[in-house]
Amino acid sequence: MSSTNVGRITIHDVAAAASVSIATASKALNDTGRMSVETRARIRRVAQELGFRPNALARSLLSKRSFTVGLLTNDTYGRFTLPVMAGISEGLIDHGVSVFLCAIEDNPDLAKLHVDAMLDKQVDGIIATGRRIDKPLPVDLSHLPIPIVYALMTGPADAVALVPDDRQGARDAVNHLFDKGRRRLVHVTGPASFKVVEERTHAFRDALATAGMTPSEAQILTGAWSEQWGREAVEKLWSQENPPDGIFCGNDQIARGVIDALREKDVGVPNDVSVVGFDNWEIVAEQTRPPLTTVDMNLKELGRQAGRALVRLVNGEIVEPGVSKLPCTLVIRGS
Amino acid sequence: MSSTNVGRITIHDVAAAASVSIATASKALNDTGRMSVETRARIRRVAQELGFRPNALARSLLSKRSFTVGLLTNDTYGRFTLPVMAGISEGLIDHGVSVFLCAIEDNPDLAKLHVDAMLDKQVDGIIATGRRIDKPLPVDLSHLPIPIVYALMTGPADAVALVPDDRQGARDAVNHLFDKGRRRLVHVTGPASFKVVEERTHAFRDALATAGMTPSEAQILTGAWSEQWGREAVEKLWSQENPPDGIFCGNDQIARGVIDALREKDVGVPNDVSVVGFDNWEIVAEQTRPPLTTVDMNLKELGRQAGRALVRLVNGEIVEPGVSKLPCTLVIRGS
DNA sequence: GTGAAAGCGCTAACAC
DNA sequence: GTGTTAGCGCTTTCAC
Repeated sequence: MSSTNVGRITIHDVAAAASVSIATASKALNDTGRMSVETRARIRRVAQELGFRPNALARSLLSKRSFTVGLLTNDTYGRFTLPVMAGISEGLIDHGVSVFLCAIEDNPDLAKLHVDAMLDKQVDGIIATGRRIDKPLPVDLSHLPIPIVYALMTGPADAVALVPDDRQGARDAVNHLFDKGRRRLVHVTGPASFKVVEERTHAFRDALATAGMTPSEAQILTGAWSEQWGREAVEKLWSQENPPDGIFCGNDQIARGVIDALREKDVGVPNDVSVVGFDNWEIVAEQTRPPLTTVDMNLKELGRQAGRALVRLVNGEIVEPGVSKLPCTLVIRGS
Repeated sequence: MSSTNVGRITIHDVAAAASVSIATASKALNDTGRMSVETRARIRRVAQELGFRPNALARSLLSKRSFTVGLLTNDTYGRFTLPVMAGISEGLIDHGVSVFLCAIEDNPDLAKLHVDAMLDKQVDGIIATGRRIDKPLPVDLSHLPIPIVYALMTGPADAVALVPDDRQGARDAVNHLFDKGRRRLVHVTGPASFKVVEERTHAFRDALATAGMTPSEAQILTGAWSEQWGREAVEKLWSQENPPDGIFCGNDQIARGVIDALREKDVGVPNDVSVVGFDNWEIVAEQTRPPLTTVDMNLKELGRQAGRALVRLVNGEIVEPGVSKLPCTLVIRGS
């Protein structure tokens, strides 16, 4: 008979109501031990009627498993990480695992505060994610006593990390332009300092070479991740002779700028020029005129897999360390 | 001497290392009880050296406080809720409170799963938030044994809810147009079924009436929350005689469509027509040409306050029930 | 088959 | 001043 506990039904209440000991009640509810089928059924029925729900804290204290993981992110804007987060949450709740959200900006102190709070709360593992694949979080997670998975981000060499396969995505984009009969291709992308820019650019060159062309540096324009840069790039390209007939953009915002600028120049998309973006950021890609053909990184699925990988690590199963690249999908719209 | 526990330092280890009982160790670390200053200092030093961190689960089991709250959201896209979430997380970590992220889509079963998981994990309270202020989550939270706060959403009449002050925001927007000397105003907004549309429209009418004008229904155009609708609305307005010189849009996407359409018509913004949006969704508002003047709902602050309100409720303090409206801010850019 | 007892890591009466 | 004891809600030997 729980004396101090106001309201909440405990296993004591169930045991009392079923006139058995708490040990028996526990066994009945967990399908362990041996007892008559009737007793088991009766205890379960009583528990059900009372609306008994076991206290996960007490359980965790004993089992050393909290069925809780932490999600560290420095992406307040959430454009990339939100789908990842949703995927993680979805993929884990089925395993009874809950996710602590830790928004740490780029503040090392805040990060430490969150990590300590999570460790105190005995999380089983941590997923690290962030705005940029090539920029680490402002906190070192490599010596923690629990497993870590990096999602949309790479960690130390021997860590488990999941990222989109940028090269494959970019290759698909370029091949799509080839399929459309485009031969004079350019790549308009973001700042060269970004890892993803390097990857996508590499794949662009590669695809051209594979098609028997000799890619020139003039075909690669780096700038900001903005619509404005997309518009400027078009100005530049159309002020030269022999403008391109296919443009592969480093993200959807650049692509939007490109498409807007082309329309203002009365260059037809997709009649005269085909444009492909990257990110499949629906709010942008569906609102361009025409709607944008672009590469989807399948971030929700990435999140789901990150969650699953973490659960496997927590269970002591072996997960191949290193960076796993998850396939991207080309979403074909009207551009 | 923790025998089964691998690695983690417990209070037993600290007590042993300091040659005191665990009770004394506990008191020293929590600054309770009486003991010599030296003993206290010594125990603390030992704990520090050992890197002792108390197990929050064990603590919660006893104190009935988990310093954990749940955050329920049906907004996977996160445009509105992500800043709210970040604010909540920020506002709570200072109190040592962690946040469980529960992405429930619009799925009642998933919602129930999450709510049950949170209750099992003994969350101290729940914050409910979502895509739409006037659409409840697919789960009833009103009979839970823990406090609930609704953020960016209204719950039952006697619940604590925080929402932006849409009317004040809209009023500020209209008054800004008046200040710019605009007198022929229209309001282009989203579907009439949305509560926010009703509120903003109401404020629009009100502000006109206050300025001595008689608002007509022709000045209010409802449609979709899209750029395309913004463009269509301009077509409509400019096909009639006497087009407006000031347009207050129900959100930033509509405003973007309006501005694009006006530019394509060679109508100058802000020279001939002033445009004001709503949301201050930076990715849209900063990329329009010219950059968009718009209403910011201060969602991060709303999240922070929601977190604080929940903590007060958990502490048993009185929080005035009902819907609190938090002020919006007009962000003046170039339109 | 069922139950008594010990213990997860910690705090709080109450002794001494 | 410090330690002993009980107990938060639960699981798990090990007796009976």
